[in-house]
Amino acid sequence: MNYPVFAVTVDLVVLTVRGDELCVLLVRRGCEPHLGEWALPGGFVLADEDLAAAARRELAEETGLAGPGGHLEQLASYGAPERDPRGRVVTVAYLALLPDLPVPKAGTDAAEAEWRPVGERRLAFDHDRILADGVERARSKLEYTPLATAFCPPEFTIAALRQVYEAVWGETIDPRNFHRKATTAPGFVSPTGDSTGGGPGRPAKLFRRGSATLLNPPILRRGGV
Amino acid sequence: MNYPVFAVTVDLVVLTVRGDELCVLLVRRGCEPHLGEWALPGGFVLADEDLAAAARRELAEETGLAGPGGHLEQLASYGAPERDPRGRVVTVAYLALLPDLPVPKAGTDAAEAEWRPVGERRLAFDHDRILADGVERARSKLEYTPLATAFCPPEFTIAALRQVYEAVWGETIDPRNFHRKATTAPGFVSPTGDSTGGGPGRPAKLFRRGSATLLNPPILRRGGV
DNA sequence: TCCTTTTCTCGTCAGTACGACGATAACCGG
DNA sequence: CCGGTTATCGTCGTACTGACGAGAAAAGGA
Repeated sequence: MNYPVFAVTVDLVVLTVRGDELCVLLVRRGCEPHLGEWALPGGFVLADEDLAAAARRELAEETGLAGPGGHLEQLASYGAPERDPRGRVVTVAYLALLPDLPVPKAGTDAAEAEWRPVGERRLAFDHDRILADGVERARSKLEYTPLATAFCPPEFTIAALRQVYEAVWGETIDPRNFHRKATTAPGFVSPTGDSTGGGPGRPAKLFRRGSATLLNPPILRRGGV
Repeated sequence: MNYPVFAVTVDLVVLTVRGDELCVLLVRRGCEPHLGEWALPGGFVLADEDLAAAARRELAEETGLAGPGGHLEQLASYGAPERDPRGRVVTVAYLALLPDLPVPKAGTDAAEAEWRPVGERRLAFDHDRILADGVERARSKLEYTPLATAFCPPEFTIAALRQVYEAVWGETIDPRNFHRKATTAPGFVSPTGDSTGGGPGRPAKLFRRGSATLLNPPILRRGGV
């Protein structure tokens, strides 16, 4: 049987929340094509490597391991004939959600790697589209899953969790209603017993992620879309 | 730059509702590997073809066109190194939802093509997993989108729409509550003015799909998962 | 010490949506 | 005309929601 040959890559949409902004990990390309332009991190799938394994490997290379609290899932595949001038390249995009790490180390092959607010830069290839799809997936998943905790360190306050929602959705949320919903949704968060201190205001109780995989009732954003 | 070469295929999870059962379009393989076994329809992506175009082409070849009311979306990609004995093959799975068509014509290269209730047969390759992912996607999408209308002909009754939900979810729904929710959700369905007749019981009003792309409020199944 | 500011946490209240189910409407075949 | 069947409308108690008031617990300054 005769069939066309392809190269297969994985590209990563790595998201985190820094302060009140949703940020994505970008690299400046160190080789052709699109040399010097900003793009999503990624690379070719090796000869004997599973797709998910390739994604985990690239994530480790770019960020120095997806520490505890991270999340990685397949996003979608993109294979338009003209998307890469080198030939037929199909890319399988993965979505990673991470807590705010110190700062990404410069990857092996990428000249620079930086957190950038989503939408700030135009990207090479079709990476703008891939990024948009990843952001939309993240926004949607926050409604129906406890995945917002993937953006938080192992112990966090309800206010920190709320700031994740506000950054990802780009809208403000009433702290009192959010506190009620987050603490009453079964399995979303569980209290550690400890509290924060040091800053102004009443100390906040600390929580860990719960055991639920689905949020019931969900936490819905205003617009619906 | 040196990189491994892959073959890329598209596989289709084509679902429909026949009577009270959710059915999937299966083909009996006419060539090696897995000759004679049942599998999802699919084929290689051509040299100058987009992924979505390949999926539409395969769908047209197997079913004779996705008529009005159909829906096609990318599902996920599967690329385990050992999933195809012929070598590295990455498949991009697509999910299609169609109204109950007469009967699929035997495809060009597939020996037979048949509607089979979901879960009735074991499939070749990793197609059991792909089918399970597609069914779960369909079940989930029925909650938050008006996609159930994709299983219906252009004009349908509320009862027919309810039978779609019951078949896909495998649970019974109260006809009175469903009628209220389906007719009050903005943009889900719009009345044509006509009615059915002929059978026993009170004639049912006919509806067309509405313009909404998202269902608000959603129509939730019991279990949540 | 006392007061103000800040932030977290708990309550209240009306509006909305839900599931369970009763009641009525409109057709069929006898 | 009458029972069987299916579609459609209405009712009721419960649960969840958003808007917002109020108290609790810290830091910091006078």
